[in-house]
Amino acid sequence: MTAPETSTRRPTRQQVAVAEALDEHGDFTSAQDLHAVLRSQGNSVGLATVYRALQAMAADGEVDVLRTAEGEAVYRRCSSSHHHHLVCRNCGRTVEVEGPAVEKWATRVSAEHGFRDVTHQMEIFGVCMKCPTDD
Amino acid sequence: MTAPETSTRRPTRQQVAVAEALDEHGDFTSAQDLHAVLRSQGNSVGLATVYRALQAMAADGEVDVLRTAEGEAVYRRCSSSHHHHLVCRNCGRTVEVEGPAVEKWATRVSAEHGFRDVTHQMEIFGVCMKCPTDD
DNA sequence: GTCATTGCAAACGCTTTGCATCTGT
DNA sequence: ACAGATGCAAAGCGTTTGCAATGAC
Repeated sequence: MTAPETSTRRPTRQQVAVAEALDEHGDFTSAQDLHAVLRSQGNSVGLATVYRALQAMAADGEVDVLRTAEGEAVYRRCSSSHHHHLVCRNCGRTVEVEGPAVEKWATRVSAEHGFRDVTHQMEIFGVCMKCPTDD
Repeated sequence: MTAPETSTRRPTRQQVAVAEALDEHGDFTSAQDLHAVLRSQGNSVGLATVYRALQAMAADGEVDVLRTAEGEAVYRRCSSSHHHHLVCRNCGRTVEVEGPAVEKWATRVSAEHGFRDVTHQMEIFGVCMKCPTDD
């Protein structure tokens, strides 16, 4: 057992707001995007607070974090349906794909190396069929 | 074939230096790291020039680019041996792993969606066996 | 009342860019 | 000589942090 329930501290309105905004979005979002959404909802929260709330949630293992190609950090609720992205590097089209094979492989190599409490991220970049062969 | 040979422009000493340093490193490196290496080799190249050279190579499709969890961009020669990383989020230890299963899965889903010329990135985060159960 | 959290703004690290200089052809 | 590449330093962007004010318990 890895005692994961340290999450019993989200007392403030702001942290609840961030958590719920993230929840509603459902997929990966950036801190700045969440900040803008909250502000437009009238539920104004400082940008720094959004970052801090997201960090706290990440530390608690409540959210996954990864970086976009542009260097922006994006966050997603852990319990969200887990899928990967297939991105066309020409037109930007994105397809969400699921991969039991990948999940299993990740679990296996983690176990082989004695790692526990693992998450993973994977993205595939290519050129989709609607884009011309000659760029 | 996708006519990839647009790479006929690397006339200057600095661009050659960056390309070779990247070549010698063989795995993902950051621009700043390359800059430090070049400087220590006496082959001083401006940091901005390193960035520009890497951008040019990426535009030509000669290198793959991705972002570390800390937001740093890392570059790798396309032809390099391809493996993934298993990262301990507690002590930072990194294990390089190879995964035929993942490669095949990536190829398959890409094909299923009509994508071509694909690359992928994957990283697994967990806690390694040398780190205490209770953080 | 006490202590953690907020918010603002300044600091920070990585990357990009403007501009004068230099290099290769 | 000219076009493009270089280097420096400043700007840019997302993120983090210091500190006084605020809010929760």
